Amino acid sequence: MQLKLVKINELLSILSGRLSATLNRHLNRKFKAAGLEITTEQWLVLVCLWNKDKLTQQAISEQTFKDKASITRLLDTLSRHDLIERHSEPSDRRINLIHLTEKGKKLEEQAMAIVKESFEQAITGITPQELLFSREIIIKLLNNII
Amino acid sequence: MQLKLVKINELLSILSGRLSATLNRHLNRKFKAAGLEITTEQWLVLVCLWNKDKLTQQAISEQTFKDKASITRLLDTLSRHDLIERHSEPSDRRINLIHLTEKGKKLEEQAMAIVKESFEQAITGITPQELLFSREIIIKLLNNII
DNA sequence: TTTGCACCGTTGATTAAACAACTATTGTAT
DNA sequence: ATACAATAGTTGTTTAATCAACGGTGCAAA
Repeated sequence: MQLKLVKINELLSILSGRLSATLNRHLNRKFKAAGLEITTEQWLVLVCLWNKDKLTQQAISEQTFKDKASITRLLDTLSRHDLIERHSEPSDRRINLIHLTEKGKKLEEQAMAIVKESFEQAITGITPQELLFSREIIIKLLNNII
Repeated sequence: MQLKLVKINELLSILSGRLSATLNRHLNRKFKAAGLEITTEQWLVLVCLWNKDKLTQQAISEQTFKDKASITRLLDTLSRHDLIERHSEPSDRRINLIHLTEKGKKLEEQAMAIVKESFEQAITGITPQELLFSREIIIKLLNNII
C-alpha cells in the first residue's frame, strides 16, 4: 500500500527542512539567550572535541558527517572566537590537530546543560520507547539513501 | 527514566543536521542527475504553486515554514531561471502574486517523479504504519519546541 | 628514484538560512 | 483627516552547506 503523493511531500518537507530548521533555530536561540556565542553546528563540532581533544579535521568531518570544507570554515569561526586552535603536526605535515582552548573547554558544562534542557522540552510526552523506535526508523531511512 | 547524555547528542545531531542534510543532498543530486536545475528548497516552493498558482509570498512563506526573506531570495533564483514571475497586484500594491511560467508548470511531472522515486527508495523496508508512527512522534516533537 | 596515487586541508562559487532594519502600502482609531 | 499600527516585501550581515578545483604532503610500486 502506497501513501498518497501529498503525504510524500509533507513527510519529505518535514524531514528535509522543517524539522532540522526548527530544532536548529530553537537551540541557537537558547544558546544566544544564555549568552553563549555558538551555533548548533559549532556545538556539534565541539562535542567531538569535548569527547576527545586533539582530533584531525578529517576525524571531525567523519564524526559529524559534514564536508571537509564545512569543517574548515566551522573551525575558522571557532578559532576566531578563541574556542579552538589548529596545531600542525610535525610527524605528518598534512595534518592539523585541533586543540580546545581553555575557553572552549569551559563551554562544555554550560552548553550541555542548555542542550539537555532543550532535549527534555522537545521530548515531553514522548516515551523513551517511542523515541528509540523513531530513531530506528530514521536510521533505516538514512541507510536507504546513503 | 532518562536517556543517557551521549544519546541526546546523537539523536539531536541526527535530527537537527544529518537527516535533513542527507535527504537534501540525495534529492539535489537526483534533480541534477535528471537535468533539472532546481534544489530541494526550490522544489518545496514550487509544490505550493503547483498545488495552487498565484500565491502571495506571504502565503508561500507560511506554507513552507520559511522566513519571508528566504522566500524573497528563493523566488529571485526561481525567477532568474524563468520558473516563476512576480506580478504586482493593483488592488493591493504591497502584494506580489507569484505566477508559474510555462517552464515552471512543465517541471511538475518530472520533478514529482524523481521525488516519488527517492521517497520509495528511502522508505524501503519501512511499513506505512511505522512511517505514520514516526511522523506522529516528529510532529509531537516539533510542537514541543515551537 | 621518480612517478603516480591517495590523503589532508583550503579556497572559490553558488545556494540557502536567520535576524534585524528598512520602505512602501493599507487599515484603523481617534 | 491625521496619526499610528499592521502587513508585504526587500536588503544587509553572518553563518553554513555543496561541489569542484587546487596545493602540499606522504607512500608505494615500477
